[in-house]
Amino acid sequence: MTYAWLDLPAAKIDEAARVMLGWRLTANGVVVRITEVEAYSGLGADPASHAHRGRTPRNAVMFGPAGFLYVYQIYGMYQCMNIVCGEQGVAAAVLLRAGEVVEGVETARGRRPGARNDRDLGAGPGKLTRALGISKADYGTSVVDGTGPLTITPPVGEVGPVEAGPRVGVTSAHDVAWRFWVKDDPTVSSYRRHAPRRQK
DNA sequence: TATTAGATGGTT
DNA sequence: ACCATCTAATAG
Repeated sequence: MTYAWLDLPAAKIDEAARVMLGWRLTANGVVVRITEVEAYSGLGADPASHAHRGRTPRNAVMFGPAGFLYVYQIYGMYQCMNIVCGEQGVAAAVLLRAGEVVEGVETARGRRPGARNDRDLGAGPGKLTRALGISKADYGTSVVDGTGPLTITPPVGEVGPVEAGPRVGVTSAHDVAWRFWVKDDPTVSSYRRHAPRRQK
């Protein structure tokens, strides 16, 4: 199998993210079609990257070869997942932000009891990670060689039009449109805190 | 539908 | 003291 995004250099991390839309993630009995992603370059020009300040125990996997999983905990209670991209030694990665559950809906519902409907099962990075049953225990596993719980496979059919915009939740680098999503897809996360909130 | 605050813990 | 977030509660 060829992975269009796997061999792209970190300098093209935005393209890697864009072409990852429509791919399918299989993990722990659930299959998800990716509908929203964000690129993080790690080239030093991206202050929003977790690797911007250099290598630490948390971000170490991002400095390795492409195709591995970077999982981190956020706000104390949620986890988000990235797929490492770019050449070895450069910490580029793509954050998986949302997807549509296409198989294993019952299993996903069981993991996401708070979901209001099936569109909401994976409509956000924390939600998606939870629906797939991925946790920090899966940090550093491969998504391309079948040895880990997460496997990624090419799109089925047409992906459809793609839109781009600023990344969500980052307080810097609002100038780059490195968030990509499938146009008009109902499973794209509705979270839109682009502008800083007013102070009390 | 839109907006807001609270939860909660690793990382720097 | 931050956060690549989510949910429940509130107001309209």
